[in-house]
Amino acid sequence: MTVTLPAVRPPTTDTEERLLDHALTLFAEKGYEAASVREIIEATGVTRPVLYYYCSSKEDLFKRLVHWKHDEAYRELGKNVNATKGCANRLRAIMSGSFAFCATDPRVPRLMFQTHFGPTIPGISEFMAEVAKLRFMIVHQVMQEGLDAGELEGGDAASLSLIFCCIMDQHINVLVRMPKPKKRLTPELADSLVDVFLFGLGSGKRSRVSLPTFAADQ
Amino acid sequence: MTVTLPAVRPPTTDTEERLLDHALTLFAEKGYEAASVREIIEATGVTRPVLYYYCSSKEDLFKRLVHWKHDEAYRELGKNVNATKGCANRLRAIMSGSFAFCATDPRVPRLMFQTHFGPTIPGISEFMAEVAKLRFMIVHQVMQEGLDAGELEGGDAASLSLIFCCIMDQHINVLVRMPKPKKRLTPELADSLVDVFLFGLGSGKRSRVSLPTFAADQ
DNA sequence: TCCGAAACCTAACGACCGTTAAGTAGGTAT
DNA sequence: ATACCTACTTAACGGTCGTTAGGTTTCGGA
Repeated sequence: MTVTLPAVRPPTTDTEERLLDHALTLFAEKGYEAASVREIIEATGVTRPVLYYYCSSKEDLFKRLVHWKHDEAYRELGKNVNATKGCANRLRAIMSGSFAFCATDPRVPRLMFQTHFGPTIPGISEFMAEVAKLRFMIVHQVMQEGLDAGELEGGDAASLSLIFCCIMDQHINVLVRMPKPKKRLTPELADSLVDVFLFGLGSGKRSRVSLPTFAADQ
Repeated sequence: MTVTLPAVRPPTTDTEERLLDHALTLFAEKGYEAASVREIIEATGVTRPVLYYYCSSKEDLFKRLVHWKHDEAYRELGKNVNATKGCANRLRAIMSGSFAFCATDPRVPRLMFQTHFGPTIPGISEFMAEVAKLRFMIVHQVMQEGLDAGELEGGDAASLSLIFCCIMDQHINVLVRMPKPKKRLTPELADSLVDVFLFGLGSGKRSRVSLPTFAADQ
């Protein structure tokens, strides 16, 4: 599995990095629309044209920020997956790796998920969907390998990936909004959730699952 | 299982109902913040003070709208649950009932989920959390019955409910944003997803799942 | 026939938004 | 010395937002 991603110019000046960091804080707290340029530059302690000196617009500021933080997460995810063998172990690596990453700086998942799952924002939502697709494709590839190896059954790779991402992302999204997210996004929970994905929570005799085919269009 | 909910004054005038309906369309399309009062009254074909004649504010308009549509869904959900016996069947009733309701008017889940999962909006988010909790409690009660009856195992009712709602809500949230949601939110998919919840997607020998205890606070 | 409430209207209000024109201090290469 | 670039400043611009003051029409009941 190879991971390639266009590199984005990282912040050069100290001012620029502080600007991005405070933007992250405020975007994560109030969302893209509600966090105003004025608040961001005020928190940073600079004047408005400084922001426009480093970024061409509010949208550009946001995209650079997301790209920057996403690259970190994405590369780490690829590394974790490549370091393990077997579908179940790789799923565990994805889930617990994501949990760990999100626990270190909860602002990042707060920003990512609430922007992705929230109302459509022209220019931003398409960008978020593109970014999210990269992560989805990693899961998709692991699922396909699991199906090919006979470790998984019951549906196509797309359906399985969607279910897995529903459980993973929504747990992050919910738990990261609660107090002390670091105490909640534990490796133990991650592993248990993968177990649920694999084995379910019913106590009765196991019956065969058969998901309808996932139709990409129409 | 009893279902009680404070009744909300339904729209009286034809103008008021059209106002709420166009508000639903625009809120679902662009979100609470981005949908302006001007757009809503323009789509309805009235002037601005008419809106303030029926609602005390934009926030009041939104809450009345949500309360109105939620009551419909909530009552139908309770009815579906009461009409079935056994945990697995009740979960199927919840999932396929919710799918059916969302398929009839995709604007409703679009509005509900994107507002609930999106950025925090003062005055609105607390209200959405409260509304969502009502629905969660129905699932929670069914899970507790399933655990008590020995139909479920592997965790407490809260953890199980969260997993179930992650799968259900996020599937609705994702599929309802795609074209032709009515073709996607089928009873077949609903039943299959409950099967996944119960039995998992792994092909190997089943192992025992044990989720960490869900801590409500701290 | 008169009255008052319900259901609307026109026309503005002040606040905040993202953005930028125009100017300046300070270091550096020529 | 001077030309130049980077990193900033002050001070506005036009636009959209939610909201409302104040007036008009319509119409059923007394």
